[in-house]
Amino acid sequence: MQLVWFRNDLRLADNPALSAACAAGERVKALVCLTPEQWTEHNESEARQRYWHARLDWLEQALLKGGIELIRLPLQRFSDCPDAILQVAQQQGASKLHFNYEYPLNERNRDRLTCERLESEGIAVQGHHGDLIVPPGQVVTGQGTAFKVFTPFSKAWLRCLLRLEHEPLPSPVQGDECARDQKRDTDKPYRAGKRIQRLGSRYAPEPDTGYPVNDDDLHEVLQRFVHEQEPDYQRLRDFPARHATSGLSPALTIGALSARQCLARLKQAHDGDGWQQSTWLNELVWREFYRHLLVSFPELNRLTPFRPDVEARITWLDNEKAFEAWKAGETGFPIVDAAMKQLLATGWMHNRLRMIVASFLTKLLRIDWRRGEAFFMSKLIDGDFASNLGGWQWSASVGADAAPYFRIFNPQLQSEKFDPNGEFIAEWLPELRHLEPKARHKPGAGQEYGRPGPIIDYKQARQSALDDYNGG
DNA sequence: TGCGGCTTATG
DNA sequence: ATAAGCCGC
Repeated sequence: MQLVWFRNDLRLADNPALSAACAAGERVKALVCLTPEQWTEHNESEARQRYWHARLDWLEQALLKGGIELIRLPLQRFSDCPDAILQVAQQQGASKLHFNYEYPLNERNRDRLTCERLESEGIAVQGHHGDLIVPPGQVVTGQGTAFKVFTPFSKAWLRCLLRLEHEPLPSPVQGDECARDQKRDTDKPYRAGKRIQRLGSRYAPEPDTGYPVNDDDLHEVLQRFVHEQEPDYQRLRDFPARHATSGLSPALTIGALSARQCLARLKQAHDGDGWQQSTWLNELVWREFYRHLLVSFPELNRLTPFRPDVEARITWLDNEKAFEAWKAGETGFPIVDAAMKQLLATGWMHNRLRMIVASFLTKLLRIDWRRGEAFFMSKLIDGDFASNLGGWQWSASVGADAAPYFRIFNPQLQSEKFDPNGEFIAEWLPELRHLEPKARHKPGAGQEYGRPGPIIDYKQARQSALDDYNGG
């Protein structure tokens, strides 16, 4: 019989591991490892864990309809997986284990150790590329090296995609090819370079995250988006009050939906023409870019910046009161606070706002980007190590293809530009509804209605960040 | 996927 | 007075 190990690939369709197991023509069983201690260590948010569990419950029923039983292994950490999975495989008389690769290093080490354990007992293991549209290692420069800049990456990525369409991927090799090329150094901690305080919380079984859980709902959202909203995506996406984004990031993050499925629907909606220019596709390519980077530059997994030379010039400040105010949405800068209230209330934040609050934390408060990264992970329903890490390093100007350090967002100008009518602000800071739309952007707006005053002076903070960076 | 200060053009 | 363009940070 064949075993399929589910992780963040909670779907039936476009699931290479599941397809391969079924294609063997033997009995198939599914397996999942519950590792709450590890999830806590990774700062996985309650919202994400609830969504993942809700989807797992749906998947269990869907698998059963196909005659596939789901075995849940209640463990604590990734390091518990090899022995526990071996035991199940032996009990079930499994001849082979299938899974889809995950690219962060802790996951890859978990998979490598599991492979070695099973293979040493004569059980075959096969990894599959089910997460990315173009697998890592395929998108390379003329020199054969990894891309460090997004634009050339995306062009090469598209060429790879078109090539792959003509000649489908060679069938995956036996064993865990992807994880195996990593050096063995599991003792060193990853994702905790400076030992950030653990922020995660344990899964509490509360249903209903507000995001689609079953395939019918999920694929209806996708279809409606690519047909009705994607044509206006480029024009409207930067305005948080317009709700013009797909809202599919939570589903992508747990693999309820694959990036390939998104691309397939996008192509259909474009009738096969013009999809290559889609701005939404570009966002999917950013997702691919950040995953490829994690594989090509393993040090990133330790929260090492892509540009340590840039970070070396920055003095991070330990302003705990400012950090608390930022986390709570009490900075006195309306757009920043509205964004943080949205995150706290819903587990999601619009991407333009992620850039604004990240710039505020790293440049104006000059607080270490790792603290923002950890806090985002602990709250986001779409928390994803590769994308979150990439986004925070980009914002702090220490990432791959990041803006120069002296590009500092002015929160008020960003607010006036991307929330011109103050609608988004009013949605999350109801006190400011009393003010005229144009009056909602100013730092300290609405103090007469109980809003906090600005915790910093923008001009001063900007200047002191530039002085610090320039060695003043 | 900036900002801000400076210049110049225009009224 | 102010808008638009240039350019250093």
